Amino acid sequence: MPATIRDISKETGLSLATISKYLNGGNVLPENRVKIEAAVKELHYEVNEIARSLVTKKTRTIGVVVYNVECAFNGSFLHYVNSILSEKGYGLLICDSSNSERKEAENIKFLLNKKVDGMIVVPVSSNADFLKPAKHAEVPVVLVDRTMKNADCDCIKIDNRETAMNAVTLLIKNNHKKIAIICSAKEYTGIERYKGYRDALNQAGLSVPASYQKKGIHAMEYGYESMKQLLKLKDRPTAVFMTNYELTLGAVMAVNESPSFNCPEHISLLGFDDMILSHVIQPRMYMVVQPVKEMGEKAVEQLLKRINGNHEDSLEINMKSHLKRGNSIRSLA
Amino acid sequence: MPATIRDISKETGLSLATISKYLNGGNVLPENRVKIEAAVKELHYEVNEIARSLVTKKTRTIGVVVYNVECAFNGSFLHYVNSILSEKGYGLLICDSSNSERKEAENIKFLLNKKVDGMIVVPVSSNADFLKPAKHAEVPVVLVDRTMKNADCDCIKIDNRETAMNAVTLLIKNNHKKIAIICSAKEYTGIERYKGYRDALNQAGLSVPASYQKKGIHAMEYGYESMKQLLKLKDRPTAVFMTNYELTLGAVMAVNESPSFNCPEHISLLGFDDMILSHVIQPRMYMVVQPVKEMGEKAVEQLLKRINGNHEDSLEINMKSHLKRGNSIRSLA
DNA sequence: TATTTTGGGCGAAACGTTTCGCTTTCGTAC
DNA sequence: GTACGAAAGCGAAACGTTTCGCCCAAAATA
Repeated sequence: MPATIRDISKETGLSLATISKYLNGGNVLPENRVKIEAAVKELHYEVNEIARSLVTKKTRTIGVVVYNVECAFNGSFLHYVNSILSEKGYGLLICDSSNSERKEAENIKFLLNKKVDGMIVVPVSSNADFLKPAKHAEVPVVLVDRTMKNADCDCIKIDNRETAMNAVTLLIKNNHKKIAIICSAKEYTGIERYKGYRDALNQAGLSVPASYQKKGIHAMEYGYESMKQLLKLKDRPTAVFMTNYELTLGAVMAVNESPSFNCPEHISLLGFDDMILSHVIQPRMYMVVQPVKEMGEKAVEQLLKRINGNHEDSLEINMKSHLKRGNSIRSLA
Repeated sequence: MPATIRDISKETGLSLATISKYLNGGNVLPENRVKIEAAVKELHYEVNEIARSLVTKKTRTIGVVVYNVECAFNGSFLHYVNSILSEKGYGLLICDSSNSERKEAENIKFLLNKKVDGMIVVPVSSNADFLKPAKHAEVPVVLVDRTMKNADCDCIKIDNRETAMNAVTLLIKNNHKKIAIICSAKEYTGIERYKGYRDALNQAGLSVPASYQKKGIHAMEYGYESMKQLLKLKDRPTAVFMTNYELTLGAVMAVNESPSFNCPEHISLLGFDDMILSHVIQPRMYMVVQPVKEMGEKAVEQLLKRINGNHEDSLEINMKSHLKRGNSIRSLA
């Protein structure tokens, strides 16, 4: 039903090759150019991207796989990636792995089937096997936020261990000695951030009692429960470090629900990721802030380089994060 | 480089037609079936969806256009739509209109170019002209959350006017007489919800002073500023109704920042849309809750019907919303 | 045994582009 | 006036499927 290049050819008397050349930016005689444009307008011609893709083997579509769209980090990240790519005329095929390695592997295959030109993956798996099909099909992949041992592809992230260490050091500088952590221990970032916490305490010669270490899953509920437990301890921590956005929310919620404990009078809090929520919750949180927008930009930049044929060695790019001041940390003595 | 159906044909000695038939669920002789499966496995054959789409004119891809991915309603909605569609083997091409009518119209064209099988649109525009290209290309569209006069397509939404009216009536029942509203007046839902507010007050014989009516844009900042202004009024309202999630957040933030006013002692609050935030903010908000998940399911169901050839008259489906109890409303005397 | 039915198989065309390599045209320089 | 080169045009093949209509053999029926 829609007009094809063949209709334009009939209308103008020019060959397919000439029309195609012009439509792709080639030169034609001025009179022919006028003819083509007129025909295009009259017939409402639009190039059929499917047919084009079949021969060029490019779809101008990027696949994005995130471990969980509901997590705020991903939502924000998607927003930036989308705005950059749509400006460049790329479409975005978005897949949610729902924290499942199986689903993640399926997503990769699905996107390959859809013939995406490249993929940006915020992964679940800690083993790079699921990326093999992409490797095999020579579709470039950029990992974001998390990486893994045998991953042979670019990765854009922050130095999680160092960042966490700096964060906890802030608590130590405020004379806190009893510092707890609530983290996810199921994936890369959680584990790295935990290491940073441990490093900071070790370096300061502080002890790390097991009851202060809440290692669980990446979920608000876990943050909530863990904080409840910490508050119940006889020897309560004076400060708690939460290593992602959802854990932070859950923990704050638990504190707010406990009338006998206030932040920062009774307990100091240090959170992670500065999404909109932090503007409405009381107290205003002290937070580790990741440069989400810049990470998105960098990921796109790197991916487009690869798509355009750059085959240099894989890069691991560490972005700078910073601490955002708030009033959730009390300075002791 | 990847194997094609032609390779399978060579390997098995069967014709293209036979292979294709089998791959699409047709019957072949048992021996041939074995041959084909063996060849598929050996050559790692995967059907090329692009080539298939070119001839079938189906891409098994759905376009989703939202007015702003950053708004919580959309994020949540996308999550549900994605999970249903991915289960059915559909891909999701997501576009953000950034609250711009121009961008929205571009998005529609972009998706048509990508030959999506159908679209789900949470629109910006209040005029249906931007949908014409889709109509013309006979690509089905389902609107969500908002509709418009001349829109000749299915729409899944709540009855915004009635919902708002019920909500405000709750305040009235609690003996509030000075009730303010903070709403967006730029788009369909905001306007409808405003009407519901007005209806409820009129019906109760209460006055609606201009200074109590904050009609602005859909943004947290506007909610924040408006609430600040309301609190400054000499004749302060005793209750405020906010008509969407972002406005609610902003308003709560403003109240929380004002040490001389507490909720619900000094001011009662009634919000809209129950996203994760409401769990962490104090006080626990009384909220109008939209059935986001059900709306997503219904939208997909309706769209798939249309894609599969149902051409009945357009439907406008109103889903049921409900009030979620909280402690942000004080009962006066 | 002769005739019909059934069902699997096949060849070829079609989907709407791009692209390769060849031909034509035209202007310029000698 | 001839030769040459650049620029533009063109025909045809290719991309990897699906599908239409026909053929044929085997099974079922008479």
